[in-house]
Amino acid sequence: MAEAITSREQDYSQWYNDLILKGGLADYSAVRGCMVIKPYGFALWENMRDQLDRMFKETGHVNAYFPLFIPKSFLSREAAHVEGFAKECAVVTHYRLKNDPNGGGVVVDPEAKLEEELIVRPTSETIIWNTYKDWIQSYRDLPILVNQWANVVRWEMRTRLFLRTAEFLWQEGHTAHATADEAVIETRKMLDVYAQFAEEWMAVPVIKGVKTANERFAGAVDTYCIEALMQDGKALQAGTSHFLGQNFAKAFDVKFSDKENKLEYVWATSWGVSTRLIGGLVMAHSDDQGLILPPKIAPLQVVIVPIFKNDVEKGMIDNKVAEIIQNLKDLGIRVKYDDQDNVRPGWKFAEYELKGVPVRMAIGPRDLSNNVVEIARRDTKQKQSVTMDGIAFYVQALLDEIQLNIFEKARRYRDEHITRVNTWDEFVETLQNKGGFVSAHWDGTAETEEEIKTKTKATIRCIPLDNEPEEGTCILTGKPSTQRVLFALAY
RNA sequence: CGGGAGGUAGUUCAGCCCGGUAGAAUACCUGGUUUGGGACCAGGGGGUCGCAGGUUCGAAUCCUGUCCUCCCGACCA
Repeated sequence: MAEAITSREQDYSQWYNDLILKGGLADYSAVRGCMVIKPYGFALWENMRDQLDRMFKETGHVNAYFPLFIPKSFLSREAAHVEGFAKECAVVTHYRLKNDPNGGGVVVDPEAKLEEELIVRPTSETIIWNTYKDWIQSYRDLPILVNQWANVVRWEMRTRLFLRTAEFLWQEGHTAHATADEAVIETRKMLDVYAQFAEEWMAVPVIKGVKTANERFAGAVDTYCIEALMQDGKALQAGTSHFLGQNFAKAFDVKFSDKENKLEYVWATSWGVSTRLIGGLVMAHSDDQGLILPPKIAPLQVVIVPIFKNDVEKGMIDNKVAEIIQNLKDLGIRVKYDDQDNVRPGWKFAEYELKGVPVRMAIGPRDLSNNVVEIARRDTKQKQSVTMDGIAFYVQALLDEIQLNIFEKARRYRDEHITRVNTWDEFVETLQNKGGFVSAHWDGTAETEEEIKTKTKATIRCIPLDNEPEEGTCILTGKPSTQRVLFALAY
């Protein structure tokens, strides 16, 4: 059992690392804080990316690409923005290497210093709004609904595979609008797209909400988010959508003529999700045997394992499997036939459980003579013999059922871990012993939020959008409050 | 960026304290027997001991520096 993974109970962090590494999603690299996304992990990301891309296009967006490098001066145009990112920017200062005169390989050529240093983008608002200035003159040029798929760099001190790496892949949507209303509608629309994607495709239930001033994106007027809950009771911000007001339009002087020929600043949004979603996906569903991937985005949906004693049996199984594979592929199901003969069936079973393949089919001589296959589902580990007649349709329905079951299980867990508390003692006790979201009254001040964070490490994850107004008193200060907010320990 | 731990075969690790030409298990290759939950027998290949200096007749082992990883903390998505 060289592949054994650490149990969640024993060490949750190590369990997570084991799943990523041994499940074949990613590896560490020679570069601090940067990871290698391996083919299996990248296939997962491609499935997520492709679906999100379809959803962006369905909502009227188009893709474009902006430079990796941003002139240093751009970043400082918007005061809050630079404040938010300054501490984690990688800076390009030179453009040439030369041979070390002392024979130590290559060194930076001091003659080749850049006139203006370039920042490796931590996000692209500045370069994009500098560009939009040239694209926008009148209300007829609006809205601009652009997305880009890109990598960004944030020089993190402490990194975790997928959850927080120095370089990561994401998409960033950047839209420009004639009115504040339209921009707010766009912000909310994309939040809905993210929520729908998380729940229907990743099977991760999320809470839609708005961030407090403390947690807001640097440069935004309002930051909306989807928050997910991991199995260790910690929350994970899975996506954000920002109403940027006119902050960037003013910083980059982007104005348009309205219908009355008056010059107005443009209204903006930006929104993004990243490879961090993969970390959330892993922690939301998986178990001590390995990954559990939702069928809709799993790189492989079905693996077929033959069981045979000799070439004759193998040949008979091959023939039957070829037929089944064709039927599955006709339904658009992603299937792999693992007929390696150097590992035995039991090894393969364990391997594909580790990799989270939703459905496994085993076919041996006994099955052939009985016209059945053994079907095992990853989410519940149930095994049963199923007739081969119409097997592809059976599998198709089973994949749907697994997708739903994974989501329902995660939703039950999430719902059981939203605790309403009314006193400070209950609040602390719940955070310590139960975890999850804690719904409590807060007096609305940044100072109180900060003090709660210092005392408990819990932050306000969001003010849920579907909040009911409710009179109450702040759990810390006892001051009046009009609604509950969700606190949690977070990634 | 601070505190702690670690880096030796593809992988997991022993060897280091007390310096003397590098080991186990597993994986891999060959042959055979096997195959319904991580097979067995026999033979075989594989490591500049993270990297760079230093001490020494001699360094995986001692010293210095450096890189990467994990855990905890501060910071952040």
